[in-house]
Amino acid sequence: MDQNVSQAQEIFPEAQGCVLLAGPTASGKSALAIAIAREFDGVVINADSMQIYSGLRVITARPDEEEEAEAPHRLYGILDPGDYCSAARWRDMALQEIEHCHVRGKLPILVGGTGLYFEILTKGIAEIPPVSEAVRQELRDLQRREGNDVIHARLAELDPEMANKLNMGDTQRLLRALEVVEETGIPLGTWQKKAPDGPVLTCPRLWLALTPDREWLYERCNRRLDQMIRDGGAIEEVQAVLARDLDPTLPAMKALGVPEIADFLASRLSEEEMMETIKRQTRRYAKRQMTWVRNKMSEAKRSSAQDLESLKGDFFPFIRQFLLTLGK
RNA sequence: GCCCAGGUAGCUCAGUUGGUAGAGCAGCGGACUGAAAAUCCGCGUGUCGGUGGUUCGAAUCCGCCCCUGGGCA
Repeated sequence: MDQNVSQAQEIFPEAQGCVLLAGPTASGKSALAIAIAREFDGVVINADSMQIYSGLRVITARPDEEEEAEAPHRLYGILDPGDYCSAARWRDMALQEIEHCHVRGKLPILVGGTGLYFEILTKGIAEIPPVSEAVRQELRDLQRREGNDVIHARLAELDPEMANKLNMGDTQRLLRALEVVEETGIPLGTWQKKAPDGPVLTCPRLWLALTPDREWLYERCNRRLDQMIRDGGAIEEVQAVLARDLDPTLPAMKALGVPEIADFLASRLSEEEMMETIKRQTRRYAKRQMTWVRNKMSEAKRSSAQDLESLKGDFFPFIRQFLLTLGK
């Protein structure tokens, strides 16, 4: 891969850049990304942890066929819901797509709402040996049977520092910390203190972030869900995936709306309860995303514009300028 | 018009025999190092409908007024 990068730089001696577009769900990222791709000869690359899975197009608000036809799209719906992605796995795929773009002289536009993905792509992460599926599964089963106390107690023996640092309720991080010490014999904290040594984005980048007014955004989220359920076919789509009886702890099974629709189909929730719950979860998710943008993407150019034309007006000049500095 | 029952946080409501108020939900802030749409942490001052009174002290007792339900005419 590194070889390809240097090869690309030889063919195109001028610097190659990329656009990173972040923002909360339902803020209009996808439409803006397409507009950028059309104007600047770009390729839209998915940076969303859920839109990467196939079979859940509606509920994950993935661009539809019509939108995908307007510009090249990559990494959308490419993994089976029975599979699972990870930040590093996504990074590897994204870097490859970026490289492809550069070789062909296209502008890569990474768009999505998963802050961690952007973080690892741009800042890197310490390489940690992969944890075997057996260990992962065993610990996940243990957690389900015995709860966090047991996981925490076990972690306290092998990695007291991490055990002390993590909250008792933080299932996901407790499991991660434990699986790493068990697999490698080295505490997670030790790995993390190493300088990032994995592949990382090296080209010049332009950060763009959507920071819409919250009330407006919440209203949009609500309406979008109504639409997904009423005439988007979201229920049927989720039902089809549920029929495969996949492990409910898989990432795709935890996409916003999936657990709630499952509960509705099993008559554990009324339709109204389902709708209200999904809407609330979506609002909270959007809020977390805004926190991430606010506190971790300080270098991003921002816009709180509420329509595509205004967003273009706000961002296109920056993109032009950016491309100019790259010598294009 | 009369009789009840209510008017306390954005919403639903608690508030013991008077000591200037507290839960759930919503919401807000934050964290985030390989399943992140995940996972977790933190945050409750509001003219107690208004006004006058009793009292050292009123969300709490009394008077009047306003509003909302329900009932009777």
